[in-house]
Amino acid sequence: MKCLIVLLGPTGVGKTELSLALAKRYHSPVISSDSRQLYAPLRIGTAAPTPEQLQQAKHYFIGTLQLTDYYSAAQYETDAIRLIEELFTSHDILLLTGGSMMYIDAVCKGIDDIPTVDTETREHLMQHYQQEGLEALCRELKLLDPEYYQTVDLKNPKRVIHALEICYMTGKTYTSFRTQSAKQRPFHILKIGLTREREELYDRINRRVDQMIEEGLIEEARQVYPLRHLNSLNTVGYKELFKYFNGEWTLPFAIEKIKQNSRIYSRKQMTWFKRDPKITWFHPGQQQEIEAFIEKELGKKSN
RNA sequence: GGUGCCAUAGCUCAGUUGGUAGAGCAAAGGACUGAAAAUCCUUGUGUCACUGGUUCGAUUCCCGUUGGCACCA
Repeated sequence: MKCLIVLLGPTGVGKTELSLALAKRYHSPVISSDSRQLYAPLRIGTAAPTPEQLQQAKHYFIGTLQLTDYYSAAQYETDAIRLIEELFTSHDILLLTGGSMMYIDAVCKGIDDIPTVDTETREHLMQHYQQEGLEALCRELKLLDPEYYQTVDLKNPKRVIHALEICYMTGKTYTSFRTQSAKQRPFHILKIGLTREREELYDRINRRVDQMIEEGLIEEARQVYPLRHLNSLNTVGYKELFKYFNGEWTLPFAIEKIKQNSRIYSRKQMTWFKRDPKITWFHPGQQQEIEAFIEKELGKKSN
């Protein structure tokens, strides 16, 4: 039976290093599940694997996109599942690693089949939102999809806008596309979570940001500054430096903000992961325990 | 040394005509289905610097102490 090992955890916990060890042990490539390491120009600020690390194992979904490319969790689901099924023809065990919660869920549980919004509809709704405000959109949603109106976070513009986009484009309710059920995958999934004491994690995050600065993050950010309006650059480590470049913030303040936003992000990741009972948690130092656990589980599954 | 001002949440500060107090930021918790490192929601008890006095009652008024700032010597 085929098995996908999913190595997940908050930013800075130590996934990359352990993923290389596990990839070697199980003769698997590393399939990345990181929504920002996908972008080739964001190497330093996203703590993407170094060229040396990339040589130690075959990696997928690292640096494969340009900043202008449109991408989404649903697209990742399609790409990742296609790749995984292909790799399973020659492997029994595959390793997926990353911290983008939604991308991991896209592979493990799937995303409902909803049409991709075209640029015209998106621009139309954005204009609508800017001119008339969120409340007007909410009233409209109440008419077009009363069921979703009951459950959606009415204060979150992205959610309300997206539901309306689907209503406009398809003439059907957004609710009608939501099955709210997980897809069954034709392989086993073994979720391993990495975690650390919060103080230890925060300390690693802070030090890693200082290291990124030493490695040239400022120059990396400066090169992409002209494209700052792109969603791919609405990213911790870059958006703060952009405020330094345009004179809003001093450099030391921007660096503090990168640290702070990274810490907040790590907490958000933990909030998401905590509610998944299928994750078995380890400290990154427990490599032997992790391998023992994997082998025990693999044994169970082959019987 | 003298005079004046200040001392309230982790930080910056409001405020209480005397009835034990609240904003911003920080911090913490949560939501999450094609932008997800995104987007959004919730959460404020703190010897009101310390000692004594007046008062039914003091963080608030008064005396003193300590610390800070300013001005005068």
